[in-house]
Amino acid sequence: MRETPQSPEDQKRSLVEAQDGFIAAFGQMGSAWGISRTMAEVQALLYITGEPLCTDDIMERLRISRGNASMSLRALLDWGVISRAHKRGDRKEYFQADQDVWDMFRAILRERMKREVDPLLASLHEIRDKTNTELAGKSDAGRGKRPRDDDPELRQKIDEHNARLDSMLRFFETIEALSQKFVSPAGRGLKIAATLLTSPLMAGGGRER
Amino acid sequence: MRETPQSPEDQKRSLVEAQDGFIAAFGQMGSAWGISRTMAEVQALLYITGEPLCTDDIMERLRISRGNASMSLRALLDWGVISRAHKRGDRKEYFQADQDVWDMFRAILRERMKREVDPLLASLHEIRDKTNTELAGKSDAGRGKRPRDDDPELRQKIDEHNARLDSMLRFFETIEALSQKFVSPAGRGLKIAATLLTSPLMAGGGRER
DNA sequence: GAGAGATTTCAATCATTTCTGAAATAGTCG
DNA sequence: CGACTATTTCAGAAATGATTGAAATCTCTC
Repeated sequence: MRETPQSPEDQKRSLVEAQDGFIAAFGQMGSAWGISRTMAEVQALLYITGEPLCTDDIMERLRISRGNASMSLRALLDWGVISRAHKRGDRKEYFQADQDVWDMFRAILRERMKREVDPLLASLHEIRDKTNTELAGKSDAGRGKRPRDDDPELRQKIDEHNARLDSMLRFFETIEALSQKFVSPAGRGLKIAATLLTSPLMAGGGRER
Repeated sequence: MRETPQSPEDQKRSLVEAQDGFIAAFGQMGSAWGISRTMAEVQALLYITGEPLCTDDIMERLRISRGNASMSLRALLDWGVISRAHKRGDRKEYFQADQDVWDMFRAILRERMKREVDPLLASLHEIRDKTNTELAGKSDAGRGKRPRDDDPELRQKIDEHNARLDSMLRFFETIEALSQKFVSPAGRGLKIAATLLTSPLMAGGGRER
């Protein structure tokens, strides 16, 4: 691997290339996770440059329209992963990304739980309540006083259905509780837990093949 | 809440309704996570009915085309969350979902890591290598023998860039390692870890507000 | 409070993903 | 084999989601 001295111009170009690569990779990833590509790219750009940029900077660098830039920035603000900034003597608004990667993903986790898992959990509970009240009392206390079960086979199907629903419910409740642990307190939670879990101390828990 | 005795017909109807609700909720969720709605619905249907269904059952119940059903089933097989089954004296293929919720999500986690995080990690490494070789040696050993740095400001930008890239890299490597832990050994991993983490023993680690 | 940006909104357009249906292929049985 | 059934494929249709651009709205400043 030879030393290849570079002129500042070359260095500059390489830096921009690296940034573009990062932005592209991040955008790719984002779109696989149900986030619009552009939104992910804006986030990536703000993160990797590290400095506050205004709408026009972003439009230019990412070649997107003003409307698109505005909406993406708004969405990122809602997610809590970027913040506003101002430069004195400049009427424009600038935006900067949270520079702590763990904070950033904690925010994302929190929002996604709130937007996707919580509603699912609500639906599951609702469904469970309905089938529970209307269909069965599981192996409930008031047993024996249920109106004559004229179809034991149906009864069993219903019980099994409820059991499956319950498994799913318990799963998501655990996930919910876990993510609370990671997300809630000031900053540590997630990073510490992750580091602990992957540390040598845990090595006995999950030996790879 | 009054006891409302129901005829078997009503019970049957309620069961089907509950199944439909579950399927809808699951499909919704799926589509928010970059999985096609139909694919998630097929999985939900197979899970909640618990019994092996053939392509025609699925087409009818979900009102989708044969082609769509075929492709979704194929994808689910690839993901490893459903399996084939056969009924004697019947030439059709039947499909059934893994009935263990934790196994199911372990499979999903494994696939998603493989398909989305691994490539991202590869890109990040590639980008890092490039900027590293071409641009800087960080605060590397061979300091002082670098060709005269004619632009210290640029030099600093590049170093910061590399630092940010490294943070991101370390983050995803930790996530990768974590998910390995959860995913790799036979069955325990994830469930145990989750249960441990949410157990009272951990209560000190993440007090909620 | 009028003028000059800056920002947001939104109907129309464009792009991407998903779905269909029919044709092609594979598989089974006598 | 040949008839028949089940399954896969894939080009186009339909649905969904993202993006644009220009008009409307907001926010300063003087």
